[in-house]
Amino acid sequence: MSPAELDQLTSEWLDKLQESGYRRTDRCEAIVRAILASPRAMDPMELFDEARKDIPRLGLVTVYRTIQKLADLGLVERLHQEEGCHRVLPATQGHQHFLVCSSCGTVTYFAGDNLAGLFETIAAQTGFEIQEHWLQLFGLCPACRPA
Amino acid sequence: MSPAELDQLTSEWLDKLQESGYRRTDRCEAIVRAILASPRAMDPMELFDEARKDIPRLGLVTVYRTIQKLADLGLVERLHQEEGCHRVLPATQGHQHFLVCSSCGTVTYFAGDNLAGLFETIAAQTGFEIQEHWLQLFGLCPACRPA
DNA sequence: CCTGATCTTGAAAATCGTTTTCATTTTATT
DNA sequence: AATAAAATGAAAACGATTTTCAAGATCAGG
Ligand SMILES: [Mn+2]
Ligand SMILES: [Mn+2]
Ligand SMILES: [Zn+2]
Ligand SMILES: [Zn+2]
Repeated sequence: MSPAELDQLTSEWLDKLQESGYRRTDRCEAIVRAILASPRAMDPMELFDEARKDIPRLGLVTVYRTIQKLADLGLVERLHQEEGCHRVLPATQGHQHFLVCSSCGTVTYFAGDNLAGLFETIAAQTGFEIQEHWLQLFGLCPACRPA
Repeated sequence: MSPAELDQLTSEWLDKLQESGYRRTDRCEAIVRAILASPRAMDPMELFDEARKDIPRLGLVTVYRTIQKLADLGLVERLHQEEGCHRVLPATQGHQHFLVCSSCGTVTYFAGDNLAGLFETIAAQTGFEIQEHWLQLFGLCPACRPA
């Protein structure tokens, strides 16, 4: 993403926050930019370190509070991890899922999983009414693949 | 599962623990039985409460330590949840995934997801080498479905 | 059976990530 | 500028999990 695109997207997110009654602040801008600028899912402490480069007096609490606001608006999602579920990513668009590099943590999005048939089979077998599914892939990104 | 089957399975798990150098104790047996007896994924505190019916002097630490041993041996897996990943279940057999009732928490297992084609497509599109996948379904179990 | 080596246990304290509290500052509206 | 509402940071509180440590249980060998 180019610097101009990053500014653009950051500004759009701040607009959406503002439309929802939140205020436009330098801290929020720094945190949003840190989320959007990273190809990796970042945890609160990593976002804190990143955003403090812009706002040295930032508090870690503000990172947590901002993540919560962004999650409430559906702008970010939390990445499910083996150890915990604390990393933050720009939300998937429509019916997408995450593909995570198990070496460097880079995340990309994908679509096209067609599980409708599976759901019907399972519903018939188990009597469950299927409501939701989580699908998350792990692998090696191009940069981390052995040559 | 009948009481006899439960005893049988519990004993098998204790055997496996013992074969791996762990010792056979009453605490461990109570915790293993609690895991196997429940149709739901239980968190450490729930297992604690359940196992204390057998062993009133049990400590919560022992529950954590036993879960860790069972996970090391591959006998249990942790269920991925929105809030955290702390619930424990007998491990899936072969290529299976979890189907969780979003109302009562009952968990069943399923197989038959065929994602190989999807993985090839995604590998081609993204350059990732796919290694692993998590698939978890949520729905309403027969008992929780509206009539 | 004893006995020692090793593993297990529970209580208490420590740790770690996250949330709450509260007084102060900042933002948005008049 | 004056005001009301929201945002902030420091500190304290919190809850789940882990570590420490001294005492107790299990197990293999004699
Ligand atoms: Mn899907
Ligand atoms: Mn699968
Ligand atoms: Zn990578
Ligand atoms: Zn149910």
